[in-house]
Amino acid sequence: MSSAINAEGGPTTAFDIPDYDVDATLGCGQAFRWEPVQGAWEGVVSGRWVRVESTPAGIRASCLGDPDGWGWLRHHLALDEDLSAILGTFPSDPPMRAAVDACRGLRLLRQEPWECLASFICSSTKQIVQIRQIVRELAGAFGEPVVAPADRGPVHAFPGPATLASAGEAALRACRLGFRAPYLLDAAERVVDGRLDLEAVGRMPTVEAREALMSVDGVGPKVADCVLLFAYGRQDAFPIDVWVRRALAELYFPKARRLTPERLARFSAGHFGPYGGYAQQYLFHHIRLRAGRVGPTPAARVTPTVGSVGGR
DNA sequence: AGCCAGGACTAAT
DNA sequence: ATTAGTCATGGC
Repeated sequence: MSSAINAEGGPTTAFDIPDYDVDATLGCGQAFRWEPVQGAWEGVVSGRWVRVESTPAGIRASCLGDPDGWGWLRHHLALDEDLSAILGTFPSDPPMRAAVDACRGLRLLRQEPWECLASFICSSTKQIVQIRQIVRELAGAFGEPVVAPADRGPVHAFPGPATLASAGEAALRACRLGFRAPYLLDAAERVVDGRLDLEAVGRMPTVEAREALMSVDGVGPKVADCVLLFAYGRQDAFPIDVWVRRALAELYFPKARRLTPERLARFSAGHFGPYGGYAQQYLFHHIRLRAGRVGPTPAARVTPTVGSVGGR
């Protein structure tokens, strides 16, 4: 790791790390506030504006103000994670190998629980571009200002539960939440009054943690699994959304007529191993890449070549 | 124009 | 224990 000063006058550092695909990690739909800007990604982590980009040797990062040793960013990006050890636990069936070949270097982030929970409450029956829009509007309307380069326009942190709890349903609906507005409000109120203790959830066994999260109105199995996986490091949690369900059905149950959610959950828990959630994210990103739903830039995107999976 | 989106809830069998 | 209808909004 070396240090320097960046163009904006803030500190810069370099992380020497192999096997880290910044684009896949920040663009795979596990988090919604990272924006691609001129070949880099910019976001807000631990209340700081930060810019992250890929280099031949690893990652270069810059922020503004005192980086305080960069531990917050190392932790968020999961730089200490032994990725090859995790990939080694994946089943070696053809679909899984294809997914790993397509996006090796994708890491699971360690997100802040509240932001992750709130974001995925907003996610139900929404496309990722719309979720990003909703979260952006929530931050802009209710989040604390964050110091950022002047030409970026105002940048805000994601608003805390107390702020959202007092915002009122109408103000939330104005951020395009639709029927999810009362759900987000319920979550915020529960956190504020202590019915949901997000720190305590982190200490619970996964099954109990999942139940605690699902006590929130609007949080079902899928959203709870996303929060367990993306914020609490429960890497066996296996969110099954429409994409993953289609992929599992077509890749592993090609001639089953009817697949209940319970059956898919049971199969996934057994088949993908102790890092099943990690494997899930590789599958998810892979099929979306193939479907053209994520990719270099919209202009550079080739006509979606839809295989047997993930198309429409 | 119509179908679908990183779902979950409710009411009816 | 399963199933259908409903919810709000916007991309393609």
